[in-house]
Amino acid sequence: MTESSGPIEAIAQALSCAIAAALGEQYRDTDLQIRPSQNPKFGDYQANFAMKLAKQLGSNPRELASKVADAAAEELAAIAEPLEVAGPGFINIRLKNQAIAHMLSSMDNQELGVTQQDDPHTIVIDLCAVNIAKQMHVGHLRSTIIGDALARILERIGRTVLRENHLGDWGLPIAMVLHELLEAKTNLDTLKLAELDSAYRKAQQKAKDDDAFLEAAKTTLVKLQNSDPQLIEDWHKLINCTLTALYESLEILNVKLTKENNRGESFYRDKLPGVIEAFTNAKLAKEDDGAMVVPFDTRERPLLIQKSDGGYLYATTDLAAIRLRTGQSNANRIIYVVDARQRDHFRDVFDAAKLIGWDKTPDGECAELRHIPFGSVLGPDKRPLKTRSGENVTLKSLLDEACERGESEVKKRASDPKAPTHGLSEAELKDIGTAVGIGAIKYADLSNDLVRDYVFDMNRMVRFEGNTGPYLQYAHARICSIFTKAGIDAGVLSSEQFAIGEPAERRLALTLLKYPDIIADVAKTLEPHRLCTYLYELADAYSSFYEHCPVLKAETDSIKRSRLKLCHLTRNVLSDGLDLLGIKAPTRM
RNA sequence: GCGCCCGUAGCUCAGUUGGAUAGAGCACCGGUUUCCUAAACCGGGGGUCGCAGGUUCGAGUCCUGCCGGGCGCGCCA
Repeated sequence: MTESSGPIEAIAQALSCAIAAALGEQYRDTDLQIRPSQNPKFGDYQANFAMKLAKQLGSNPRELASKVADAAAEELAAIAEPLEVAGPGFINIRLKNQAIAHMLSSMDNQELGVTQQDDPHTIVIDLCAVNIAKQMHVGHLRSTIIGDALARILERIGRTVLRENHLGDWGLPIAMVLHELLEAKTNLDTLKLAELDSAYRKAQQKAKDDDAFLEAAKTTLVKLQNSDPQLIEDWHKLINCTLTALYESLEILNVKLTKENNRGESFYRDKLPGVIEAFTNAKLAKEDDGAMVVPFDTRERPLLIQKSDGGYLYATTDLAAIRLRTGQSNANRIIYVVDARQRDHFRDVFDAAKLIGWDKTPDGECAELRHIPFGSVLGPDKRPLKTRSGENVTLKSLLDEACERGESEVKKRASDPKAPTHGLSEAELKDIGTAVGIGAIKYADLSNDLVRDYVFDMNRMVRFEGNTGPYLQYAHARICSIFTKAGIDAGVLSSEQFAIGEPAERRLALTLLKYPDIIADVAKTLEPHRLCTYLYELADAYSSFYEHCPVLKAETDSIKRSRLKLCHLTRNVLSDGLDLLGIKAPTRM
């Protein structure tokens, strides 16, 4: 039996050898297409390579499959029942229960079987990116939640991740609001978010109606860009006002993002002239109507990198950022979690970066530049979420609602004298409620294909049934309660053996064994909803197991201990998976 | 006008990157159950995968053309 590898690796190794033996060494690296079977009657796993390979060789796929299956029989005998060839040439593999138990032991450790990458390059994730000229609204929620989850997943496979909050803290909108605040003689030391919001709206309106205001704001921008000491000081006060609120919200959201992660547009301000210079020297940029543009062979519209008045644009900043991230931060993967409307922008910026070679790390590796486009959060009317008066919903009000709803769900259940949460203190219930409410909105955000819009429906998100965050948290809490009830510390089980017998145990075990592959898949595709789907499947398999297999009242002590180990491993995978989504898993709820 | 994205059950969504009879959850209908158990369980109906072609052993998935919805299209970020 192969050592400490998952089922797919073990099967793949045997089949590769078998193909090499039966067909020749040159076919050893054939893509075996091994995957879990959809239907139990097709075994636990299936290998689908025979059809394609037979085509290449001009032979019969069923015969080819049989030949390979025969050649693999001896090596696989230790872990699998005799292979079956079915349909046009599928090879169906059913694992022996003993092998399943052995493989479970292999993943029953700190890493839960997740393969660690030892790539010395970093990964940069560009996320959150709030505009500091106004209060945060619901639009900032997704970038932050998704970016944080992706960062956690990539850290989980052993990578060094640099989370960079690309704050909108520089440029005309900031100058405009700053100008408005100063003109109104607002005291910036006591600036409140509400004042800022109203100043922002006024400034936007004035800029439209009043040319003189716009000109004055542009003058303020020039002063700011020239580092006028007084103005810079005022600018810092403005930033602090929004950032203080941001960090409070991030704390509630359980997102790992602090001041250390600030890499706003202002951070790149002295690197912008160098961008134009580099593109000009490389003859990749040309003048067009007084502005500098980077033309592309494949399309009409070029990328504008400098305005005709000499000013820079956000494309310029993004290019400067790529240059720094590959060149100095040594990133071979740069991930932009920005809404889908900016697709064209990132395509242009990435192409421009490739033209000039800034996608290369110092050791010459080609970095992956990746935009993660996500859809909008919609209201019940299927239009982008707004308040009744037509304003953007503030992030704060959304989080408040989530926490309240979570708390009321938890308290409702705690009022039952039989509930494990009965009698907990107000503060404890509040903490659990926050975890539930925030878990609900995060899970709703992450559990479907990111690119799609979704309707924000608190009633559905907070339900304890169906594919929701609270359901998974509940599944986890219930397992915790078994150990409390049994009075057993899971640590004492470490020397015990897994034993797989009942169909429900088997299904749970096979689901557990998928976890390392799911994490590897999500780290590659950057599609967190696949992890959500998996965790739901796991909770479902566990639920069925728990329904059909008595744990504390198992027939024998060894079965009881094995089942407790299954419970424990399931709990660990659930809490690990939820943690990767940035969702807390309380032990009681 | 050009470009991009989306279209799967009544509703909300999956669909392992081209694999076997398209799956879940809500909702609906029928039955079982008071348990080691803190979400009860089992079964059932419900589908022209937007439409039409094409590629091949095989298409919800790939290519082309339509239809419908959303978004974006140089000196804002």
